[in-house]
Amino acid sequence: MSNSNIRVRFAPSPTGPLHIGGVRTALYNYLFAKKMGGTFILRIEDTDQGRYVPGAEEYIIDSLRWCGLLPVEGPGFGGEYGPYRQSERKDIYGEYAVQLVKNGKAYYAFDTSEELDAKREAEKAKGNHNFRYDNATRNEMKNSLTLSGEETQKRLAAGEPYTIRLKIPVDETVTFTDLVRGEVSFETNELDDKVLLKADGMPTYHLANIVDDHLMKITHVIRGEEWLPSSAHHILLYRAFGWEATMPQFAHLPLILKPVGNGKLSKRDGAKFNMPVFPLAWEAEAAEDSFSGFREFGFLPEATINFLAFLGWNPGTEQEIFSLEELSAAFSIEKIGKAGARFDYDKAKWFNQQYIHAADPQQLKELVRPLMAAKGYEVSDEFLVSYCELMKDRVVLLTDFIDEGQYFFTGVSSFDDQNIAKRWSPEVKTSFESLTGIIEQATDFDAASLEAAVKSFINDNGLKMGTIFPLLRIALAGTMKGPDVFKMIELLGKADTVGRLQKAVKYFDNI
RNA sequence: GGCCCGUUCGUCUAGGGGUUAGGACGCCGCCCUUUCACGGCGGAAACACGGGUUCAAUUCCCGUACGGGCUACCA
Repeated sequence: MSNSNIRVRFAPSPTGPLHIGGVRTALYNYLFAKKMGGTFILRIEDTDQGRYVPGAEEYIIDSLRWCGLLPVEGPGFGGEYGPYRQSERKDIYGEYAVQLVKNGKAYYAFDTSEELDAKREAEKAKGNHNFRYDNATRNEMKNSLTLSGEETQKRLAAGEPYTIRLKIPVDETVTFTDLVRGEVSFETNELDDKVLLKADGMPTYHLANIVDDHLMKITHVIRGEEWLPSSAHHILLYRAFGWEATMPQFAHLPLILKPVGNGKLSKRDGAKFNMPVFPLAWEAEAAEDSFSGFREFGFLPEATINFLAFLGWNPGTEQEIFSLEELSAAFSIEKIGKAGARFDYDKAKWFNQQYIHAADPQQLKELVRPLMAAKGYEVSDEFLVSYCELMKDRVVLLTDFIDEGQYFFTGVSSFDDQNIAKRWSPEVKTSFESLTGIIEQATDFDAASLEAAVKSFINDNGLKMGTIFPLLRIALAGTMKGPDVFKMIELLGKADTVGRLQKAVKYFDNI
């Protein structure tokens, strides 16, 4: 499958639906792997038992599948480095944590969450807002550094709850080169002694991540910017394990920001701006926790991917429409931007429009068919293909195929009264009825022949196109908008067309 | 508050010591047209600010402002 040693992973936490920023992270990992001939891996980081949400893992995989970003290795995908679900690797982490303690790189801590919370509150009351469990404060805490070896062993033997914390060195500067940001530095005196192993025996993200990335031979860690501050801890962990030589390279992605206002894009913004912020719909008990997705809004996966790819990256050329394959070929980490990117829903729609315009009507038919079925509209494949051909230039979302041409399937439900009143008169009515007759008697029922027949009728009777055409259109569609009138007539067929015209005349008379 | 990261049109961005600062979305106008679209053409619209460095800075450096992230036994 791969012809290089490049291995990247997308490592989401199954705590709910995968938001669109997560999809972009997956995309960049995927593109980088493809570009380099490497391997794209999915790893499920379910070490927080409290936040685990059933169905979330399935949702993640469904989303990746919809986007066309399937991993080569991962839960359900096989691979030599499994299991790929961290909850199934629980036993591994404890041993590594203990190894660190033995090497003096980590220590047992007996302070409970409650005690630490109380400590923070107490410090805050004294005006110290940044209490940290770190190399300055750990000597005041209950841990294997302050307790005698005997006491520590006694507590462990007694089954007293404990965590294992990373012993951050004093007075060092941790510097590394981020592939997106360049050189980044942190002072170890500013770093806290992160918990590596929790009291429930589960590892924290920090431990599990480093151990798994090492064991799975990950070469590049491409993740969101929210991880930048803890990267120093991760570097220190690689050093503590003696794995620095094979440490992966880091690339921290800029975040996706709200369309307006401050902060990063949140699930709330979907409802607020009537736009999707998840790839697929997510059903939860509470309505406010249920969401529609890009798919349900009528986006093509290719367009969604194309849009996402350009949120924080661009190829440096003026080409904007890229297939997944083209993106893979053009992708490079150096072209990733550093600043956060605002989510631009108009641009997302534009991408989708471009893909619909370029799509084959046969293909559109397949995509529109389920939407039709949901509405209870039943038409033949042939009709639907022609309809898609007719409408695709005036559609932005797949759902517009339903909304914009509803009258094709349901008949006209409301007429544009204002425009009827402007043109309708007894004289026009007479002409209109004659015109209906001409259409009824037409032998060649194709758009070109119909147009010729109607135009010669208009000319022969000294009528105005500007009067007849709009009325014809409104009679058939109810609105002034829509595709070519004669193509509409051809698609509707003689019986339907004549029926609509007769019905319209009655209605027009009553305006 | 502390730490880290960032800052080119409203938005996504290209560019980079000397450019008429380019493209796209959106917006406006014109053309095409039986309508709406599509398409074509054109327009308004940006280097956050202050100091350096330099013959020259939007581009390099330092500050400031602003924005973002992190600051849990969550990821």
